[in-house]
Amino acid sequence: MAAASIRDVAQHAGVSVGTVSNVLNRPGEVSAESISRVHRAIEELGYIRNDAARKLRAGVSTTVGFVVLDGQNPFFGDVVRGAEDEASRHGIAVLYGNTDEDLGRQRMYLDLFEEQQVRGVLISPYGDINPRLERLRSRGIAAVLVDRFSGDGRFSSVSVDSVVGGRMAVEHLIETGRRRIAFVGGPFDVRQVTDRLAGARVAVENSTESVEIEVIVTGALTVAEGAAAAARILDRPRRDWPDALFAANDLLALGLLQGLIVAGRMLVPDEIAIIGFDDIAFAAAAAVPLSSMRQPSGVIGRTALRILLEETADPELIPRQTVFQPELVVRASTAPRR
Amino acid sequence: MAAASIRDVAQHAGVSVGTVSNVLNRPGEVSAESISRVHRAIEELGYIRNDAARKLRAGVSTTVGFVVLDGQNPFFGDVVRGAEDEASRHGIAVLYGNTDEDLGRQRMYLDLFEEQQVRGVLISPYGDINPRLERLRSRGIAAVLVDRFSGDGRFSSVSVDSVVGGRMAVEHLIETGRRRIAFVGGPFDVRQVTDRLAGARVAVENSTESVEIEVIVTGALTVAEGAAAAARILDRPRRDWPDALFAANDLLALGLLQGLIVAGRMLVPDEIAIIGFDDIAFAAAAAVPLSSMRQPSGVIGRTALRILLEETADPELIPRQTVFQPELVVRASTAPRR
DNA sequence: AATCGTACCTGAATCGATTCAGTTCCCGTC
DNA sequence: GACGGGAACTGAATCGATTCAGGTACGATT
Repeated sequence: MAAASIRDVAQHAGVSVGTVSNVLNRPGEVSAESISRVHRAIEELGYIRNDAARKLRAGVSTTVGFVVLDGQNPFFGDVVRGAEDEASRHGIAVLYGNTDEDLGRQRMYLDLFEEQQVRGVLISPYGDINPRLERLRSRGIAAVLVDRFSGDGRFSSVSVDSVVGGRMAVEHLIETGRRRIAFVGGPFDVRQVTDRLAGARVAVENSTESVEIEVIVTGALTVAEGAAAAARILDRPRRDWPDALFAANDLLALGLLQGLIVAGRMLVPDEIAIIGFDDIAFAAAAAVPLSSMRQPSGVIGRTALRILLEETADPELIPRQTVFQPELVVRASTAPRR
Repeated sequence: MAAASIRDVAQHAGVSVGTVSNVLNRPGEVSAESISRVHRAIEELGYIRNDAARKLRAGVSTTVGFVVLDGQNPFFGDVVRGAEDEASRHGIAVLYGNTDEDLGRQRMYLDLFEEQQVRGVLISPYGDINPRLERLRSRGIAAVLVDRFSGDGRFSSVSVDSVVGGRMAVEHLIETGRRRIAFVGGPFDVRQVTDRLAGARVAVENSTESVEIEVIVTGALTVAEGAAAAARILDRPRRDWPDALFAANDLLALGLLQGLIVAGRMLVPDEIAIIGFDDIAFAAAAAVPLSSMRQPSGVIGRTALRILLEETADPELIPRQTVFQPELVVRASTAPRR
């Protein structure tokens, strides 16, 4: 049984194909009689519109692409869910692509999405992506940057102020009595990492206390790298330990936490405080509930998708930068020393 | 600048459109000369194939849909990543849809995917989905069930043996000296929940010890529901507490763990042991590292996608059921009482 | 009664890649 | 040199939904 086409529906309903199309796309211009006949025919034949033909002729698309930096990270999972949730409201599907910070994969997905003529692209970018996005734009495909501020304002973006977040995190550590702070994060070509570090430095410089800050570099923002970094810290003579760690994200922070259980003894928070970034769902359920900088992940996804749809509706819109403020969530991992 | 079409490429390269198409799709039938001319033209014009036209005429699609039961759960995140990873190898994109155990959304996504004429559908189904999948099949869209055994063998499936997993989990609890076991899970229209409970019961019945098992029902498989269930347990008089909990998944288990910290005192594992299911990445990093039944999540996704592609290549293939065995991962949360 | 306007409908042209029947050209064979 | 066969190429027909110029019917207006 071949799938029913619009011609079959027209015949079945006793109208022309043009009328069927009008029922589907501008019901205002069709008589009530025709509408109901067509709907009945659609029902009876189990007709489903062929999106390829529709896209080909009308150029409209019911798909948006989302290129994600790190699918392993629940933070991005939450962002995707937010976007997908909003998309489903508009009958739009989300094409999902994970780059794992790999330029080749990023390029591949953008090609794929261009081939698909998606309505638009959400992207948490890696490296310099502007030329590629400009090209997409010249083909009528809008793009919104997610979790990354668009420095030159050429594209809309939805992000969280990582510099402020970094500052707030370290201010909190200082307020709770910490003086030897280590920032744990890397690689430094991820913008969020450098921003959070910059914020941390601001907090240290602004402080009236005498506070030291060092940087412990990791190869990735993962639990495993966090645990490895913890091992490196414990290798030092005790007097060289920092008394607080600010991790560039919660995955690192959880890894650090895991690594700071020494011979059954939990060093957190009495010896060493830890604060993470993102406030993923598992931060609260950690060995020692983890203080973190909360990002409104679902809202970020929804907002990005909404802006994308607005821009595709009106390509003349001026790009706008939406910046959310992170929120400090204090839990046990940064309790003051007893 | 309108996007270049195959006609522009043909003109630019001085060949016919048919030849360009052949270069792209069956380069074996074209002379080396033509191939290089066409490739140069493609390069110079920045030509990208119009997938809509391609799909319309040839019926081939470079997209598969993945309908996920619970996007919040990192387990599914890992499965999606596995599938996406395999898909990217074949130049295929994954359309992602989250149902949150909602029949309406499930239907919406299947409609959307049918409209898109995806190459095939991966689905972790909710409720009775067979009729809908049969219809997709009659339209040439294959489907593979993920994380759910296809009882009647009408579709291929990739799953983990939840009954065996449930049995192994509870056998482990019994072996480590537990006798009053509670299964925590729900709702019961999720197949995995009933299977895991069934396995648990088998373990109890087979045991030579005198073991009791009770069922604590939750409304969802989430951290919050786990914490709530823990609160209900602690409300009972102490002598009525179970001495071990088998949670239907790790999210519940993490919630239970969180809830079983009473006035700073950790009841796990000395008073109450906990074992979860899925072995998500955060199980190991929990307050008390969580024992769990590991599912090979990435492999499940990859395998499902590979089977889907094989089936779309040869629709006559007989559906096959791939069942992985879960693996017991013992951590601190089920250590024997001291 | 003629004219106009409005509401509704029709059906052919169109989008761009693929496909396939048909053409051209060249080489080998008898 | 006539013929067959294969390699390479051409270009029109095709997929199905949308669009739009044109057509019909009917009531209102003069």
